[in-house]
Amino acid sequence: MSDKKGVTVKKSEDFSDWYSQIVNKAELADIRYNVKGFIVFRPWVVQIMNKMFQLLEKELETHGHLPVLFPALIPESNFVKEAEHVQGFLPEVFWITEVGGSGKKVEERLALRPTSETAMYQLYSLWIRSWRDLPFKRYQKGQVWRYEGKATRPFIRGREFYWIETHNAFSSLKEAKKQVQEDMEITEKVIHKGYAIPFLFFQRPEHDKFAGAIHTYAADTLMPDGKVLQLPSTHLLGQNFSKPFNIKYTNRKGESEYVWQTCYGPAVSRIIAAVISIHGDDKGLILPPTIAPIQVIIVPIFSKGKEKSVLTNCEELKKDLEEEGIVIKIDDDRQHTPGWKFNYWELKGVPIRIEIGPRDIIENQVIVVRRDTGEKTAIKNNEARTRIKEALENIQQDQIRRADKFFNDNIKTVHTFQELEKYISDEGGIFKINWCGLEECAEKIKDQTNGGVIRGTLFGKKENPKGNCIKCGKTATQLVYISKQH
RNA sequence: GGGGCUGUCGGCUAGUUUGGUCUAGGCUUCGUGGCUUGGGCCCACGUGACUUGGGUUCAAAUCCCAGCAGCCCCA
Repeated sequence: MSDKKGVTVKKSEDFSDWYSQIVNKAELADIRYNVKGFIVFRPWVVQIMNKMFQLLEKELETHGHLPVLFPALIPESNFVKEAEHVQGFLPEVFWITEVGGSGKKVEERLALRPTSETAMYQLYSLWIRSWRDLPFKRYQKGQVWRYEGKATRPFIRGREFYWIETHNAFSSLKEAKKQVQEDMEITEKVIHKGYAIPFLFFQRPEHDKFAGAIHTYAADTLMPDGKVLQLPSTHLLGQNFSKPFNIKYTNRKGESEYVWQTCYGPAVSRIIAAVISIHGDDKGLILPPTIAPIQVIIVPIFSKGKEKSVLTNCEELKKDLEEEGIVIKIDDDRQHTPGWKFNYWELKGVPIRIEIGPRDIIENQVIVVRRDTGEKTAIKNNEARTRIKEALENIQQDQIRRADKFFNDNIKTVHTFQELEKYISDEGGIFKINWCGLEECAEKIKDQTNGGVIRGTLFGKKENPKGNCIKCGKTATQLVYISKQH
């Protein structure tokens, strides 16, 4: 009977089914909401996402971004101002066209924002007046809506997602480029070190840029099924938006100039999919301590007549650990057995479990169990405080290390198209290939590899192609990375 | 965008092939009471369902069509 509860498939054998079960059994989302692509986020995942948002927001504010909140609705006249942007996003827009119960049409169609450039920049043209206003860095946390095609998956791809978008204006292209670099550093600090999710930043090919950008740099991570998942992207917008939106400032010489812009968008509701998938195991989630809503769970082992002393010991330890800044909870529920609780909190991914029972009280110890390794240690009471704090740090570092290893082990160079075809469908992963740079060639590669998409060139490290395009055989102009994507 | 599969108590499912005995069964959850507590305890009682709309038929959970939703494969 016990094997019917919990997750019934192995992550390594059927990732897709495993993922669905985790989402359901760890009570992350309820997908029974009756609109396609829209899911209900349940408390545990909201608490995790809140932690993720906190880390991001803190880092953004440290780097001079200030929070704003813009309306969710964008009037059509704003939305259509930048030609490429409209073209790119139009197919995905939800429109509000009428109000009330009598079919009364709105005067102007309103878009539910798919991204907020065309909402915010309208006001940026009023707010930014002088060189003294620059750099101008804002961010907002909120939802956006995009009418995605057929395939929606909880957290991985929805028609509504929760993210942060930063929108920044500068007096020079150079400063804007520096911002792109800074976005990448923030991503490294928060997503890699904080969420323990590895990634690489790629400069997306011309045909795959953000609509309206000069360049798009996007971070890809690798999921356990060998397909990449796109995490944040940062876009160099240049003056593509400042011109149609008339965002001008007066420079030190008294001349009027258009600003240079960037934007950056980490989709937390999607990044959580990477956290679930990359760290989780056959027992459930494994949360990095930095984003775990509960870092340590104490399970008291009651036995008749000893309830009070057990609980007192639990509470003392809790108080000690709280002084160390650890988020800790005692599961003193009397309805469930300890075994039930072990399984429950493992499913939820709490990094450390502590068991305290009558035997431990006699021995002056507590039992500490690491979620990631399952390692079980008896620790003397007088060492508990420091050892548990250390253990949390070790878990964080080990999770980063394990995730990095999987990621790096699955990036390979291939030289022939046959190799690419074989590896990409057999085991998946990310492959380095020589490419001519032509979109039609990328299309062919995608068709013939069952969906291998060119992610772009690696950012920050010059990698020169050697030889010919893997597909057409013409001289290669770029060394690019390719993978199937979610 | 194309194709396939699926939809029964809150969850997992039996029943659908061969329409009738289904007054829809079980496990789990949930509620009440009792008993327990070192890896998903046990007992008793109780609540709870045929995805929606059409159609075929004397008769539909069961067959047909469409919608909605989920999953899978292909693009």
